[in-house]
Amino acid sequence: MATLKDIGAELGLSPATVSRALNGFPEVNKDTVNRVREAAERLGYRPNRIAQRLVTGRSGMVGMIIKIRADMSADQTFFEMLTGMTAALGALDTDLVLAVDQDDDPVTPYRKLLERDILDGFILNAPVPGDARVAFLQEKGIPFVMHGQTAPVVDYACYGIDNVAVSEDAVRLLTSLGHKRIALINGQARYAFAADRLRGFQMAMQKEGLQVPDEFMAVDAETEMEGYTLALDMLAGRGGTAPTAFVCASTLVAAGVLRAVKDRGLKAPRDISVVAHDDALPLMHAVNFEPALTVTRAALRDACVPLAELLVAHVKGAPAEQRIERAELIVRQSTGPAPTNGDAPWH
Amino acid sequence: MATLKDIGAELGLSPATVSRALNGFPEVNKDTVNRVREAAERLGYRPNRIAQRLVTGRSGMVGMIIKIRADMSADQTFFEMLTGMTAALGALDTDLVLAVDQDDDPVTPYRKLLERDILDGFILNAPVPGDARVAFLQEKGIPFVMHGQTAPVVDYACYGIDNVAVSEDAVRLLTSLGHKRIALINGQARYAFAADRLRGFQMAMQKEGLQVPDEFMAVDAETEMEGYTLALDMLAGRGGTAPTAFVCASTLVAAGVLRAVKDRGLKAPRDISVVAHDDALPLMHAVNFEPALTVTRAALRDACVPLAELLVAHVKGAPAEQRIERAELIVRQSTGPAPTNGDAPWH
DNA sequence: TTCAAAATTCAAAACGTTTTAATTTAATAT
DNA sequence: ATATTAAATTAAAACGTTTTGAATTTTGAA
Repeated sequence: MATLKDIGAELGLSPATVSRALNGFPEVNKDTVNRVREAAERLGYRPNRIAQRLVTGRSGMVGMIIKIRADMSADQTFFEMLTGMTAALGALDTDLVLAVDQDDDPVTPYRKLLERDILDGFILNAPVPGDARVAFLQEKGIPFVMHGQTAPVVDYACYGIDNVAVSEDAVRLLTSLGHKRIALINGQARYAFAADRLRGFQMAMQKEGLQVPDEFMAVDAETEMEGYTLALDMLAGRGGTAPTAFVCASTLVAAGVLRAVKDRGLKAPRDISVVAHDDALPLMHAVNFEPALTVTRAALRDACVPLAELLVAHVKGAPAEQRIERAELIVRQSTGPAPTNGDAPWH
Repeated sequence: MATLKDIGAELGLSPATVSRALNGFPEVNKDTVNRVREAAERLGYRPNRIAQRLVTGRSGMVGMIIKIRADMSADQTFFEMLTGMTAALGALDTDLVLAVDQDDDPVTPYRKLLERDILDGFILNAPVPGDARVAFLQEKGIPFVMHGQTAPVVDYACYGIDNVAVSEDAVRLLTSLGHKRIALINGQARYAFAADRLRGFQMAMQKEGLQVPDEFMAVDAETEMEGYTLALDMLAGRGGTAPTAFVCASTLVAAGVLRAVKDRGLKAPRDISVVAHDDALPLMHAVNFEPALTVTRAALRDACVPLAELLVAHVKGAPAEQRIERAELIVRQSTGPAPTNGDAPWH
């Protein structure tokens, strides 16, 4: 494998100049740059990452801890993140080291991986309010980037969508269509994103002057089955009244809700409107739902590039940056005007 | 962070001696070793892996490519391997770099990861007969270890179980119980392990002088549902006769088979015997099946330590070693004597 | 005591890169 | 022509470890 010295010898240059030429330093003669580039190409030069890392003090590797659930279930979300992150980091000459969290204590796996002294930083996901990992890594002075955020305002690097706005946008769409009895089938309550969605939902409903009975707010829904069961229950209208619209944690949950609607002999969007948040996972194409699903959309895959960029920049000394974007509202066929007969037959 | 030089300065020794002392070289004075160890402990010394790697020429990292299926389904198997491998490699001061295979060509992801020049070797799993990855890595001279094997005799490092013996043991148990009509519900036919299981099954049946009609051999069964459907079909006995025993690719498939048995109004082991191979995945405890499942057992997790050891040794220059072990046969309640009435009511 | 052999220890090179500070070469102004 | 400045290049140090070959000290025998 050719080294900087080899290229230098080939051209009668010092390794220093060759290094500068290849790294685009301004003070090197344009002509030399071209000669160096040519020679590097010809000799098949590839920088020795280990040597680079020794001198820069950075390893070029970042870590990510996979939290395995109690039921050992792996989900599409994880693979989607893994695929996206390896690609995005690879483009920045950074490698991803994975470890599996088998402990109860959330910081132990981070401490363990840190002790191996090979990581420049971490990618954190699934933030919970008051996340212990944040305090731990900040105290240790280890750079990290969070996918999402633990609070409305934070002082660490993060990238994600505005989950308060996700609910607000959904509610605003539904109320503009005349809906008044809107239900929320929210995700795992322990995660920060779910708290934000709930807050956004409540704020938006209050702003519209609408009441939300407790039985219209469900939590911890992740699967199609959970969406189905919860929606079926709400549509029974045991509290005296049933919702005319659902805001769902995910497209998977929405699939369950739509099935419940159908099983109740109802029709979306004629009788019931459904909105969901869409992570744009493969094989879960909201547009192919029957009816095509209205969503707030933010492709999980798309988050990987900014996450990688933010982390790598932060590792290199840039200040921690927060980037929160707004999910796109895509109106399709699962939402429509609220049924005019306020007390429809199924209520 | 303390360096070898720091420790040397502290004790009036050269870095060379300190290095040797910590690495257990025989020529260093026992007393010095103790002093060095103490000082290293006191100063919180941890070797700089990057520097080690620069001088040894090894990176201390190995790669593993995850092949994502078309349906993006992740399975327990993958997490089990990931968990086990990170732990086993960590114990050998080696880190695991993951990448995701999104290509059709099986070697492309290996080539890509290799071009990053940071890997000492690879862990390969899910071998197929004539696996292209083997030829590619051998040609490149990159060490690797295969979980399983592409052929009965191979010249690369591998660790796994004897899948021919798995079937033979299962068949031998069943024939010793008097079974004559034995069905095989095999796994994904494209994988080498399935070919071995099939071969073992056929050889063992032939040795016993037993015929196996085509409709008693099913392939590509992975899920509980597939096991259920295939078994239901075979129990219908459309070919004029139904099996009295099943050899199953996995415990998950066996769960489906047992459900089919029950749905047919039959009872295991009275009417039907069932054997499966058990990877000992968490939450799939064969012993808790109803009835407790007779299995050939080889915990997937247990394979990780030898795989890591074989690979790390091979990277360090040891010759490629093949280790094939025999799975343990555990007889439980799902197998019993063949029904005496050769033409039982359900046939 | 003295010498050879064995047991320890050390200095220095090596790994391949980046970067600081110094040096050379070229260009411009006097 | 000479001094001054700018541009381009280089030598050398640094990162922290391992390892080679040499040097030192200790031990044992003569």
